[in-house]
Amino acid sequence: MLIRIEPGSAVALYDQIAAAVRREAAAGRLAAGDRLPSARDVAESLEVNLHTVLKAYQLLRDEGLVEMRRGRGAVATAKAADLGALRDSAAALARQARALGVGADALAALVRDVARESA
Amino acid sequence: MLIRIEPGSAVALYDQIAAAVRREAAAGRLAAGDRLPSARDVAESLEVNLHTVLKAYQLLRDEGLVEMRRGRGAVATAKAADLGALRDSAAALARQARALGVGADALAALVRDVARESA
DNA sequence: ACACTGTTATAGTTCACCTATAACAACAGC
DNA sequence: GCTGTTGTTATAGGTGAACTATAACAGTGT
Repeated sequence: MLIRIEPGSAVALYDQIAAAVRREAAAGRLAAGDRLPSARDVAESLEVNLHTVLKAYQLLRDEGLVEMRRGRGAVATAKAADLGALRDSAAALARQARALGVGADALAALVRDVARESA
Repeated sequence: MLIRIEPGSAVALYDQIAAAVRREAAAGRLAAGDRLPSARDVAESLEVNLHTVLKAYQLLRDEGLVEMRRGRGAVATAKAADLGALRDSAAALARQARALGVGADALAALVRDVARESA
C-alpha cells in the first residue's frame, strides 16, 4: 500500500496520511479485513514521527474505516469498501466545480458546510 | 447579510466567515455587484479582530467570488451566483455520504483529495 | 519466550491563528 | 476639497494545535 505526503503542504501530515488511506479504500484497493502497514513502518518510510501516523490511524478509526488492536495492527472494515461509489460521486462534483472555476479547497469547504447542515 | 460563527469550533474563524459568505452566494442571496458588509462592521458584530475578517475576505477574493477596493468594500462577482447549482450537487453528495455513515469532515477531506487529483 | 503491534505518558519546538494597535491610501458623497 | 469610510500594510504579542523525541506499557500472533 502506497502512502505519499507533501511535507510543505498546508494540510496537516496526519490528515494527508488519512486521506491517502481513504483514497486507497475509495479506489477499491482495500477489502474488509486487509491490514494496513504498521504505524512504525509508515513512520519510518515517510520519515515522520510514529505519533503522527497513529493520529491518522485513530482518525480513520473514529470514522469507522479501520479497527485497531495492539499486536494486530489496523484492519480495514466493511465500511471502507463502501467508499467506492462515494468517490465516483465526488469526482463528478469535482468536475462540475472545475468547470465553474471553483478550487479544491473552496469546494471542500462548501461540501463540509452543506454536509454539516444536513447532519 | 447574516454571518454566524462558532468560536469554539476546530475550523478557523476566517474559514467559518468565508464559508458563511459562500453559503449566502450558493443560496442565491448574493447577486453580482452586491456589497458585503464592511470588514470592520463584521468584526465588531462577531466580536472578532478586523484582520480575521479581512483574511476571510481575501480568501474569497483569491477564489474569485468577490472583488475588493479600498473605500468601496467587497463586492460579489458574477461567479458567486454560479455557486447555486454546485450547492445542489453538494447536497446530493452529502445525502449519499450520510447514508453510508460518512461524516462531514471525512467527506470534505475526500472531496478535496479527489478535486486535487483532477486539477 | 519473543518479536511485533497499538497505547499511554511526558516534554519540548515550531508555526498558524488570532488579537491589538497604528498608520496609510483609495473611493464615495457632500 | 474635505470628510468619513473602506481595504491595505506593518509590527508585535499570546495561544494552541501540530509535530517531534523518548520511553515504558500491554495485548497479539508465532
